[in-house]
Amino acid sequence: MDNTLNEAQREAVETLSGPLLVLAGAGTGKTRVVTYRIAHLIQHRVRPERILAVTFTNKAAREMQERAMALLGRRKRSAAKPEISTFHSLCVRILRRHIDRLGYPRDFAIYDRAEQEAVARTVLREIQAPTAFLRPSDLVSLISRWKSAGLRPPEAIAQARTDREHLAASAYRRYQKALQAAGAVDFDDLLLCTEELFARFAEVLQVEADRFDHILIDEYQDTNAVQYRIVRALALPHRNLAVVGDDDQSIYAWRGAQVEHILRFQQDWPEAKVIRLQMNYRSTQEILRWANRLISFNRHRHPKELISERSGPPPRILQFPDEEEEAAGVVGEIKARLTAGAQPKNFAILCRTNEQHRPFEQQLRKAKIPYVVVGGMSFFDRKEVRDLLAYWRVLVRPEDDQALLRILNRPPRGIGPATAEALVNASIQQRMPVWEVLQSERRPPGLPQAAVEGLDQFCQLIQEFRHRVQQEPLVETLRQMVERIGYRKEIEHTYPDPQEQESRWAAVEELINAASHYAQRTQQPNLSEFLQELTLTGPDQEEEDLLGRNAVVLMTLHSAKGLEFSEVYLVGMEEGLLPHKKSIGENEAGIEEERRLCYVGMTRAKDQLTLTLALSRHKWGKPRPTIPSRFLYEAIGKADSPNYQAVKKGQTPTSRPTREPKKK
DNA sequence: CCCTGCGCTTTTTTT
DNA sequence: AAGCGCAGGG
Repeated sequence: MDNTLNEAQREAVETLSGPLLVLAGAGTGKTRVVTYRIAHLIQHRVRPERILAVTFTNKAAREMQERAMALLGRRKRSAAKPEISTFHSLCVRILRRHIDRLGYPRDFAIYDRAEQEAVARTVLREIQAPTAFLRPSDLVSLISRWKSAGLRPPEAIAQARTDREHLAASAYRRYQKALQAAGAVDFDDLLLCTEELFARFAEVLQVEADRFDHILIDEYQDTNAVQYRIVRALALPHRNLAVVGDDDQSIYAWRGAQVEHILRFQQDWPEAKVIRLQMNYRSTQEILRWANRLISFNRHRHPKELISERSGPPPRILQFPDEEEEAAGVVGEIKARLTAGAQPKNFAILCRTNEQHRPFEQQLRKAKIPYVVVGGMSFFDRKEVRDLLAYWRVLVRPEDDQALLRILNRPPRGIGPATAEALVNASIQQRMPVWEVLQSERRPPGLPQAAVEGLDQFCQLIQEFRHRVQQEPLVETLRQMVERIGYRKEIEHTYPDPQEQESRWAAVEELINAASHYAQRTQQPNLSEFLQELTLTGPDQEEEDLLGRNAVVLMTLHSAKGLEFSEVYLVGMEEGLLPHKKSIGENEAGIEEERRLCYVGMTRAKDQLTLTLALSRHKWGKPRPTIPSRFLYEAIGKADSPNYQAVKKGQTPTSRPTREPKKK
């Protein structure tokens, strides 16, 4: 197998022990090295289950699993498999074994962003914070920032400077209490709790660290402080830690990722072997010329130039009057290429924000071109999905107030806002979960008759299915519960449009399907594990859909990391969008991250790269003139033009960045 | 309690 | 443009 690797790659694959740092540019075969290395280790008598590989997304994990097994051939494919997963999935598995030591139940719920915001909203209401001063979403962002830096409420309170930060820090403390009372953790807690377990309980760390002899980490540049400490703790006993990354592709600083980890690696692991990969096998030299030129404007980086042996057409810049025309233009081109025999899966449309998707989706649908939208979390944003998940979470743990309050009166059963508030007050007063004060013997007095009946009905429903879900087959029970709730009728009632009813109901069925997939591949299916898995990985229908289908891919630059396409359209190349408005400002670090984002987008292209911009773009219903992105000038080598200085100041340039200067 | 309609605010990326 | 909170009538 090794003759398909170049010399540097082979060295990275075949170094069997000790710390290893692979600094690898875009398209130089990073992931390939990790995959081959896993196969190589197994061939050299490392037991598969003693290998841990950490990837950035679940999709990457699945692909790596498949490819590594394929490399081994039939002979070596045994029942034992290496553990390949994301940090978050890894931590869930660890927590399921030990989290009770931290005072959480083993069947804890995992709250996603929307649930975090709901908790934040109630916390802010409790401390009577003016919503204009600190919105729930702001609070969640702040908490997440603190958590990914490893700060707990006391530390956050200690380091708060402004009034806003003080308020947020004390809200953080209450937020954490609320989560714990509900038996829930958020995404950041998964990491934080794991780290705490390791730090406080030596025997837990020992048990977990003993499971592996080799650890590999892909996309190491996006590791945050907490993740790093977890890895370090796991790898210290054997020191067989191989990390692979590229400082130019660090695009998650806002989530706590620190490029410094990759620079500090050699200090923490002094005997580490360092290997550099610079030969790019993905893109043509013409594409790399633009990408190299662009990224050279970043000052905080290891200087390096990617080299390619392939040649192709030069990248292009296309302009359109507005975002509708931009979408129509790009889709029109793709359509023409398809007619000429190209495959839909060769094309990707990459944008900075999710909101840019819409016009492209419309045009693709109109042109009858198959497409998939990756990411956007649209599945969990659906009301019906959230409702059902809340029902199921209540079955697992009725103490989950957040979930309980969501479904208490959905579909309507006579329990209005007044009743709900009375229940919440009673629960605060009696220091009990809402579920407890729902029981007839503890209910607050004076509730309307309709509400009392509704509550009785609700309690009976939950109790019955709580029992049944433990005794009877999982999927059938869940299906019957949906039936019993009358959810289909609720959908038909809420949405008059039959087509919409259809698509809403389809989401419900997808959820049931996900449960049946889960039940099939698991020996002892259990609802809490299913829910934990689902919130981390999404329904696995995605797998067949996105990987298997021959479709144009529409996604954000962040989701595009690690992927490649023959032809890439990088759309919305405008100031305010890329670089994004939020990062333009006082510090250069923000701009540098946006530049890396642009670089990641460009280097996804194998054969043809097209950058597009709209001269005017609608914002909140009104058209607004735009300014071409400074990155266009940098990429084509026109950063000496006065127009470049102008766009950096937010002024309209006198001419557009359309051509590359002649070579000397 | 339930439903409808009006006005107000909204500004990134994701496991 | 769209989603949310709120007021007012059934």
